[in-house]
Amino acid sequence: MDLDAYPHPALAVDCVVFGLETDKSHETCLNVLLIERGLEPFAGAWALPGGFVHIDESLDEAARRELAEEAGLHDVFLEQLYTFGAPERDPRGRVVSVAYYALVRLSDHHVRAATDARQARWFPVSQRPDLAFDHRQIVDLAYQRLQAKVRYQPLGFELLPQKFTLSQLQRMYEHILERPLDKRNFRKKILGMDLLVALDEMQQGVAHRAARLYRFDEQRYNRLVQRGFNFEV
Amino acid sequence: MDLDAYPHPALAVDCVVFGLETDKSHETCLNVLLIERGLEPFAGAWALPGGFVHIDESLDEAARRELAEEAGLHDVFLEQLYTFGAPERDPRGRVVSVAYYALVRLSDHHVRAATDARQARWFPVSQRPDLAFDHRQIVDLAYQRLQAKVRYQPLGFELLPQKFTLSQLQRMYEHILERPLDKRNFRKKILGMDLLVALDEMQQGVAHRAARLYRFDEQRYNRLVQRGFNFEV
DNA sequence: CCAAAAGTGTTCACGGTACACCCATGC
DNA sequence: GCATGGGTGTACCGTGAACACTTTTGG
Repeated sequence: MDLDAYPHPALAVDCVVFGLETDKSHETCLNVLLIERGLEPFAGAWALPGGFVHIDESLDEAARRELAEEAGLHDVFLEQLYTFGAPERDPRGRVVSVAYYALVRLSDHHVRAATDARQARWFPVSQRPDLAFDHRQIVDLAYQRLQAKVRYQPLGFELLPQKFTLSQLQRMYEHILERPLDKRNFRKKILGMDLLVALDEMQQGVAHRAARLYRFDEQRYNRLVQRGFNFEV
Repeated sequence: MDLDAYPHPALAVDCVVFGLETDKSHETCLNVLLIERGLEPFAGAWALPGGFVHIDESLDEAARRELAEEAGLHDVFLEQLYTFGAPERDPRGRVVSVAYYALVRLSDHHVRAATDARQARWFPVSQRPDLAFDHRQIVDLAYQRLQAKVRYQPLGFELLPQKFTLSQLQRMYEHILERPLDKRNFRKKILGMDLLVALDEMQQGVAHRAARLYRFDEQRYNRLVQRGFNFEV
């Protein structure tokens, strides 16, 4: 059969990028990165970073390329989410989009506006504007997936600095899961997993007792998983 | 931007169809449906049912159409799995494939060979032949997903007849999870969920004490979920 | 009467949850 | 010295896991 016997849909990738606003104040919240569209359709509207897949690159490569081009992001956690293919999802014609979600450390990555002067901005997930195409649906699904997966995979560390306090870790989970956790139980459970390494280093410049810093030990995690360990928050 | 400025990859769907061989004997096992390819590439090899997405149908529609065309299957449980897009996965050129997995009741569905004389056959998941393209990878991922999801979603009922015994239900889980379950604990847990309706009907034609038949009550399940209930085996 | 599977309760160990006070630091 | 978050232990309860015998039916 000839591959070109029928017309092919266009193929795109779109990325839902999550980040924790870790400003110096104690207020943090889960944000999503949006791009202001410069071109029709939906010119001037907010949308997910993304674009068409090149004929010689894999889907993952396309997603990473778009994140680099449109937001200056490199080396982030990235995972495929779902493929959206309703025939009328793009007014220009048939476009199927493979959606990804990404987690970034805002401490490491400064988001650059895209090269072509459209702006890139963070919005709290709960206060995002109307989005172009079916991107609202995509963000909703990505957030659901994040909420589910953060509980049984150590994804959350991708959102924090390499060195973090237990309170930062706890607040991260509280923001994603949208419910409070008990401080003593949380610490007991997390430290009991033997995944975190206590550093000889304390938090700096806070107006109260400084907290100890920890880091996530990925090697130790992988070893534990091989022995049947299951991460769970 | 012109949608056709660049060449588009071809877009296909492939389906991993699982079924439980429920022959009259007590031996059941998890099977996957394969198609013998009639055309190059990989002519004569076994492969997943699937084909190219038409320009005006959704991805789900394409998957259901292919299941009907290639295996005579209708009205099955179907869920998107993952999209495979490595540039070299098809020797004919760039083909991106949206993979699905399906669960069928072998009691309800007789698999018909496809119209064009290629055969369709069930193979035990653990004894499947070499497969065309990257289909081995797709089956592996589908099986992993099934093993994970069957534990926290009531998917398993899609593999059993509408009326089933608790032992059939237990054996289904044992085959999918590949580990034995304790009979008393299993019954206590399942019945305690209040999801099954005991029927006034017994198993027929067995050479030992006849077991009671049950059915899964989906409405009751949906109501419980809304109250925060979590299915778990 | 024998083979084969159905059906049925209790005990124990562990992990989840609830809960309140003192400590260290910067201002 | 006071405001702010850091850090710590115990008691209770519910759920998961281990475990064996009697019942029913067909052949």
